[in-house]
Order: sequence, then structure tokens, then C-alpha cells
Amino acid sequence: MRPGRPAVTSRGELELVALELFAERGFEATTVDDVAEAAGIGRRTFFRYFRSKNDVVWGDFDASLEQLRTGLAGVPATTPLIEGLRGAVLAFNALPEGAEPQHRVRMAMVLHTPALQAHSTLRYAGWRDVVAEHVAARTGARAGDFRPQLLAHQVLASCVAAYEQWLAHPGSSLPDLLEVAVGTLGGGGTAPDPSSRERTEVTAR
Amino acid sequence: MRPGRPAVTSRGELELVALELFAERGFEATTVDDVAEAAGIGRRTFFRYFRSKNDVVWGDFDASLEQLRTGLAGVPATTPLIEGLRGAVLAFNALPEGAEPQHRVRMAMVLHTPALQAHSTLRYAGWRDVVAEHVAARTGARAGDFRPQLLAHQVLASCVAAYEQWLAHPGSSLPDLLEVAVGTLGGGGTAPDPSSRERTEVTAR
DNA sequence: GAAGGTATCGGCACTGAGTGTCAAAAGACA
DNA sequence: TGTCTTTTGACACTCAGTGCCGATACCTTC
Repeated sequence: MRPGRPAVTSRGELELVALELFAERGFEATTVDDVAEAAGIGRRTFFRYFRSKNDVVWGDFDASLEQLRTGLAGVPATTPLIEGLRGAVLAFNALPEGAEPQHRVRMAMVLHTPALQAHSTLRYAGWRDVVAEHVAARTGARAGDFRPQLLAHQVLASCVAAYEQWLAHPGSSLPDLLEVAVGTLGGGGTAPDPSSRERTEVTAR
Repeated sequence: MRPGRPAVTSRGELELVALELFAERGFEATTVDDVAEAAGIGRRTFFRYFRSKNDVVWGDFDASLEQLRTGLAGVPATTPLIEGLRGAVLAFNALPEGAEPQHRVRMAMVLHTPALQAHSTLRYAGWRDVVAEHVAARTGARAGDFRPQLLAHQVLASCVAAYEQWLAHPGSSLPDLLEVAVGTLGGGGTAPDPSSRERTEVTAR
């Protein structure tokens, strides 16, 4: 075993305890002290497992991000860009059998609690970066260029809109909504890029 | 004059003092106490003028929102939807002569400070609602329906991407970037709406 | 089995945002 | 002068988040 005092709990376990409290009393009405006490740990320890109270709700989002990255990397080069994005988004948001109710609760909390809604923006940035990098790689641009960034923003916005609709309509299908949402994108993919004007003026003219 | 003790300062004046400090020391390094002291008011009074430290940066955003609403309402019914949105967005983000440098500083602060980046999401919701209401009115839908919400999300995302690009490239033109960004949208405007499936199954079939 | 190494734990004290309460201040008006 | 009205700001509080540091608990080594 590793040397040193063993951890008294795990990130996953702590997350479970916290989410239960959040669902019970509401996110804002639950203090970190409440969570720490319920988990039988010190308040200080909580912040060693999670950087903030907000972060609890996102689980191991970074791992999911890696999943998205590899998913995108596996898209055949012949697949049209939007089609590949749509497929990766669907795979990214696919749920294991029976996990839908929990996911609904969690996402409703994220999208309907102001503090979490605000905080989610910071998480979305990482998600967009993954998409932008993929778009850049497929189009011969750099990830920071206008087109990849624009498309990444648009794809994310489409997903969020799909999620909101999914949450608003209990009987709806998340995959269907995501597919339609992302499918509306892709116009103007061949138009010139005004952000690279200085560059193209030098190199291409 | 109105009865009662006169206000010791104004929202606009306080905003100026605060923005100056923010620009000088940075947003996060400036405490509300700093701002209050610099403005010669009590800390408690600050929170009567602004609901939060974050809100200072947004000025009177609600007034701008009303401007956007009336701008959209003035779009001729014959103008294609996306075209009208593009025009309204350009008008909404048009800057008075010479205001560009200040706007750059303010928006850079908003888009590059995590706390403000997160908080902006809450402001964006109001902006999206205005757009969604317009789209709904033009397409015979309700503002909460999938299409208006989706398009509102996408238009906003396009604007944010344009702003980020504008900030990253000092010589770039914000109107050009906005025009291109919003111009890429509008695909699939006639596709069926899966979120209203339950409804259409009853009424339209 | 004692000693030393090492990682986690958790208490304490602190900062900073935001809120409720309430008395004092400062003007208008009769 | 007295009353009414509104803003002000001091005080005390909650809660998130952080730095610090000794205590704790397990390991390996001798």
C-alpha cells in the first residue's frame, strides 16, 4: 500500500453524500459544513477533494472531456465535419441504461441554479477547447482561429439549448434534441475568415 | 425636490470609480471596501447601488436590452429572420465614435476574469430571452419552444465568439466579426421540431 | 518492536462577498 | 419647530474559500 495516512473517504463517495443533500435541501440551502458533517469529515478536508462547492456537481468532468477528445479523434477523416461533431456529441451525452433519471436531476440542478449556471461557463470552456482543437485539426486551422472557436461556441450553445428543452419536457429524447440542434449548424463553412485578414493579406495575396 | 435624504452619489458615478480601480489593480484584487472607500461611501451603501461586485461591470444592461428589443421590433416583416437578427446584433453592438478603447477594456475584463465570465452567463439569459421572443413572434412559435431557444443560444454564442476574436486581435473589426459569425447560422430553419412531437402528434396528425 | 518517513486530516484563524437590522442623517413640507 | 420621507452607514452575521500547522495513521526500515 502507499505510505502515509490513508484517505478517509473518496471523491466519488463524497460526491454521493453531497448530491443527496443537494437534492434534499437544495444546492444553495446546503452549506459546505453540512456536507462535511454528513460525510464525517472536516470542512477543510472537503476543499481538498473539491476546489469549490460548485465543482461537486460536475463529477470528474475532465475524464469525460478526455472521452470526448478520443471520440473526436476516432472520427474518420472522410466524415463531414458537422456529422462527426454530431456523432461525438451524441456519444458524449449517451447515458447508460437507467441513468437518465439521475442525469435529469443533476442537469436540472446545474441549469436551474444560478450559481451553478454561472459556474458551468468555466467548465464549458474546456469542452469548447476540445471541439475547437478537433475542428482546427480537420480544417487546417489553429485552435484559436475564428472558425474553430466560432463553431465550438455554436455546438456548445446547441447542446445547452437541447438540454434545456430536454429538461423542460419530461417525455423528450435527449439524443433527438441534440441531433437536431447540432444538425442546424454548418452554414458558411467555406466563407472567408475575416479574423485572419492581416495574415491572409500577407501570405495569400 | 423629492423628500428624504438625498443620495450621496449615483450609480453611474460609482461605476466610474469602480471601473477605474478595477482597471488599475485588477478586478479580483479590488475589494468592495476599496471601491466604497474610493467613492467615499459606506460598504453597505455600495450594495444598494449594485447587487454584486460583478454587476458593476455591466452598467445598465437592462436598458441596452430594451434597445435590442425595440431594434428587433423595428425589423420589417419581410426581412429574412437571420438577416434581421444580424442587423439588430450589429446595431446593439455598435459603438459611438471613440468609445472602442473603453469597450475593449471592459469586455476584456468580462471575458478574461473567471468570476465575471461566469457571472455573464446570468446576464446572457436576459439577452437570449429577447432574441427568442422575437424569433417566436416571427415564426409563430412560443418563446420557450425549441427553435427560438436554440437560435437564441446560437446567436449569442456567435456573438461571444466574435467578441473573443475581436479582443484577441487588436486590429480587427467587431462589426465584421459579428456579421460573419451570425451569418453562418440559419441552417435547418424548416426542419421539424422534435421537442413538440407530443403536441404535433395530437394536433397535427 | 521501535524509529523514521510520508501522506492525509482537521482545527484555527483569516479574507472577502453579501445580507438583515436599525438608528442616525438630511432634506421637504406644514 | 416638528413631522414625514428617504438614504445612509455602522454592526453583526453567514458562508465560501485559503494558509498554516500540528496531529494522525499507515508505511518501510532497522
